[in-house]
Amino acid sequence: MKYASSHACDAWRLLVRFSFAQRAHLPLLAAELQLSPAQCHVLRLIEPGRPIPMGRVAETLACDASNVTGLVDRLESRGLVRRRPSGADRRVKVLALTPTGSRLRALLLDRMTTPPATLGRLSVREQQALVRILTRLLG
Amino acid sequence: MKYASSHACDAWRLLVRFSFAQRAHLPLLAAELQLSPAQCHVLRLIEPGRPIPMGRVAETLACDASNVTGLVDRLESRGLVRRRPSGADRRVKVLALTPTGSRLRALLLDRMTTPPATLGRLSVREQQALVRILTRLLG
DNA sequence: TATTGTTATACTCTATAACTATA
DNA sequence: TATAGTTATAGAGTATAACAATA
Repeated sequence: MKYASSHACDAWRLLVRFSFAQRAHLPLLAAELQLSPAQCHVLRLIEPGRPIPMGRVAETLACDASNVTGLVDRLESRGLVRRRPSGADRRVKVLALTPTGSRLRALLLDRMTTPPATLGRLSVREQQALVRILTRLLG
Repeated sequence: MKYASSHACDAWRLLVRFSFAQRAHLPLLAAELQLSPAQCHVLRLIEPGRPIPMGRVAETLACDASNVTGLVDRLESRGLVRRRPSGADRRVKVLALTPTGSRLRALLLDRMTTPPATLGRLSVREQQALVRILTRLLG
């Protein structure tokens, strides 16, 4: 026996379906900004003014650390990101955005999070409910 | 001025955030089944008993048609998928699952759509509301 | 002429294993 | 000894361009 309710299963299926539909958008959006999807993910993880250790990027992306080296190499050669030493542990390098990288990241996030017209199908009440529910779900 | 309400923006941002969080799960899930994420996407698109043209796969994945050739080559060499001629247009090849492929696909979809424990944070009422809203949104 | 799928090519992404430098 | 990041390597994903078969 499974413990999840049928409603939970239905909801999850819809969310997963949404993720897959969403996935197809990234390659096109990335190409417009001359980025690869993977580079978009890295750029997204580096918040302005909040340098992030390379290892943490690998962890969040669920990929091997050796990947991040190459991804950051390319972002750095384009002047979007900089490697900097971490204060505490001299083995750790943290990633920071350059001004150019910061602008590109803002553009990227803006385009990614601009709601599509289909959200207009929902009433304001439904939109509010969706926000409330997703906030609880994603905690 | 933007026409989307702030609620719509918030909702969309949460959905996108969910997609990114979800994205990190696929590589691990795929690896358990000896598949790559891209192969999972292809397998997912081939519904049992519903052969799909290769071109349609490329279109849905928003990738070049030449990619699908290689992806299908590997799936076919593993005995999961078969290329078959399309009845009408002799240029078109359609993809069908083998029995093995069909079983693997079922396993894949089952694991992908098994709701995580976090859905238990929501009440049954909220789960129902989420299903209703997402159904309208994705409809 | 236009379209479907393939091939050739080049680059990026990805994991594994071995390495360096720190801890 | 263990960990963070790099390098070398190999295989997979991806786009572009040129091609064969078909429409």
